[in-house]
Amino acid sequence: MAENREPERREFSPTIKTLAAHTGYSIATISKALRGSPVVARPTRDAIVAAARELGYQANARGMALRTGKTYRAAVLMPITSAVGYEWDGVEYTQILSGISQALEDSDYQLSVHGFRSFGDAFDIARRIVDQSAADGLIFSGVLADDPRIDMLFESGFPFVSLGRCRKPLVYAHVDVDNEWAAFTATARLIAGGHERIALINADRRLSYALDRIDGFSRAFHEAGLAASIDLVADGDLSTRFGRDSALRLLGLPNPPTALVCINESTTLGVLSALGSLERRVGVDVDVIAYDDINVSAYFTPPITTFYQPIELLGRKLGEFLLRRMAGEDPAELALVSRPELIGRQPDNLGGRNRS
Amino acid sequence: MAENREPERREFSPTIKTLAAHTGYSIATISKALRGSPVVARPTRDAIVAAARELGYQANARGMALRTGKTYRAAVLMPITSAVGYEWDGVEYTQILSGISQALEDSDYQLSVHGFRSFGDAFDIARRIVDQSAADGLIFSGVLADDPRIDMLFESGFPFVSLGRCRKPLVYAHVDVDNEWAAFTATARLIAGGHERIALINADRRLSYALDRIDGFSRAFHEAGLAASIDLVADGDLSTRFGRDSALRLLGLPNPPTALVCINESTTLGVLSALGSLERRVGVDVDVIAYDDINVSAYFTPPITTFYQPIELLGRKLGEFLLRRMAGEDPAELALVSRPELIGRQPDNLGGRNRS
DNA sequence: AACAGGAATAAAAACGTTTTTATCCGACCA
DNA sequence: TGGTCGGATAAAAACGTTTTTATTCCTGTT
Repeated sequence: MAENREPERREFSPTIKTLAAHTGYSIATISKALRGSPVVARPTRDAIVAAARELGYQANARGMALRTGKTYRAAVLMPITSAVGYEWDGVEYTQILSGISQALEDSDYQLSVHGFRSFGDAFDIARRIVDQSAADGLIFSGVLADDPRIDMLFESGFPFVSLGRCRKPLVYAHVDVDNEWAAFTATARLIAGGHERIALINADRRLSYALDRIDGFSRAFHEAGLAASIDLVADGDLSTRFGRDSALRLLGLPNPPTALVCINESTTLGVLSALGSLERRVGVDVDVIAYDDINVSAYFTPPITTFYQPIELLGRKLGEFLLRRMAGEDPAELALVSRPELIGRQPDNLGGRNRS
Repeated sequence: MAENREPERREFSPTIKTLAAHTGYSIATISKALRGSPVVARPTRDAIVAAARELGYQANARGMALRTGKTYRAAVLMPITSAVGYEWDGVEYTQILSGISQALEDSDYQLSVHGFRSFGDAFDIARRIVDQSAADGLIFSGVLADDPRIDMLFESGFPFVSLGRCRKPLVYAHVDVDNEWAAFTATARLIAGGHERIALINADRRLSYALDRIDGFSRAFHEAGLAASIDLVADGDLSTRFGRDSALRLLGLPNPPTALVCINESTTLGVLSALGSLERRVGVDVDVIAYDDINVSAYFTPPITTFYQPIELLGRKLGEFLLRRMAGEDPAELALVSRPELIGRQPDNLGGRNRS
């Protein structure tokens, strides 16, 4: 049908054999020289390196992979949201991938992304990666309170870093946000502002961080000597629609919240949309504190108070930790729990009117 | 320091040799049988396939890769936005990757992601992928009017699919949005609503689709017999900040726009934020039509009229086209230009006040 | 003067496939 | 009966590395 241009594609790229012929050394010596083995004499190495540069030699990754068993790949599990209309879900993954990619930039590792649709799916993919050694290391998020991936990877000794911690006392490399602290701080701030009925728009309770946030939320009430408004905790997916529906439902209750804590940007937008259609205004009729993955709450009208999570930086840490883990470093050294930064854009004390 | 669990990791996975020993056939026969070659007798093949299943044999990807020169990877170039504070940029990439990942799901190909920071960077990475055959195919977006990646890939015959078209008359696989049409339609709608001074918040003019949008924008004016308000075209990165700054600047002009067309979600949020701080209301003081990557404009207050781009579906098409291209299909057959769907959420005629 | 030791390099083996070439064997034909 | 053909399988080579083992040659020691 069409002119196929395939044939002339490879102009013949030099192999280690080419170098051997060119320099007169054996391929064994070439290999050792190029990877800096001390057994080869200094001048020899220099000559070989010079020749390699001259010919534009690049080690063939497939040959190396076969011989060494390494793949030079770092795998990342990425959630896929196939539901139409929930398209904002997971937008923060761009940031995470971007961070990881930066960390890997000047290593020999390449990033490979594996989409999954469900918790079970994610486990199967992780196992396949380990079984076939399709990668040298693995990064994933969305950690469950009891996460089978962590058990499996831990047992097999496969290098991995998780974004989030499970609730078992295992030692493994991880990066996390201090969700208990953040939820506590947000809730305490609202309580200090006079609120007593506070809603928490939360994630699926199988997720470890969802539990952490409930813990912090409850602690704030207890430390203030109040009963926690546990009945105002909504959990579901992190879609905008969920945020909207939850806010509508909660605000329609007989004893509704006077403030809301939102778990991420997506739900926040949904909550604000609900407030808009109920004609209630943030900072006037109701207070809202949110988590902010992608630094966008500053542009809402009005701007709202958020915990800013430097998600790209966390991504960079994930990549860095994985590199170090793959290099054999002790996982106990590879842990980071970051406290998000509170950016107060509203007084959040509407509850003061309640303070009779 | 710590208990290293590495040693017992590989429990020995079966190779083609194991199968040979187990079945009594030679490795050559095994290989042919498993890949369905017709030269091996039917009963033999059945026996071999059964044995393979029984032993849980999985072909070693590294061995295959070395022998065949294929990598079974599809590479994607992903923009990395290192500027702090611009973190919304590129959120739609999650959707694109998600779509591609779905398309590749039941193929043998894995997705590998390569971050780049600049146009030049992207070209270098593309070239490296081709030179070292680090992948069997390539997907990228952000096509320039004159894009060196396309020239290079086209010449080398390397399979690729681009999201967007360059302005050269080359035949290559691509997926695109009909930006000329969309900009025309949005502008024409506003003109029909009585607007004459319309701003276009646009992307960098080196980008092919930025030019397409200017073309459509201008055509709408010309077909209405009006002079296009070219002085109200702003171009820059697609950040929220850019949207905000541009809107503030344009609305402060002596002869300001009465309506704005926004190029994506991120800039739209910036524009709305600017309107908020100027205390102008959408649909009352000014009309806004936007492009909507991630289906979120419905949640703005008020909801605004948008062109919805099914970005995940486009991602799926990208993946599908790449698979077909890698299978040798004629690139002329692999082209999709999608017209985004206009979702009218506002009359966009400022209540008819403009129609004098 | 002979030999041990060591430095430098070469040769060979191995990783797990696919593909090309060779071998075997029974059937068909003259 | 001898030869050819072709179907089925086996053997061997090759892909490009790294690593283990072997060889060479020089130096220093006895």
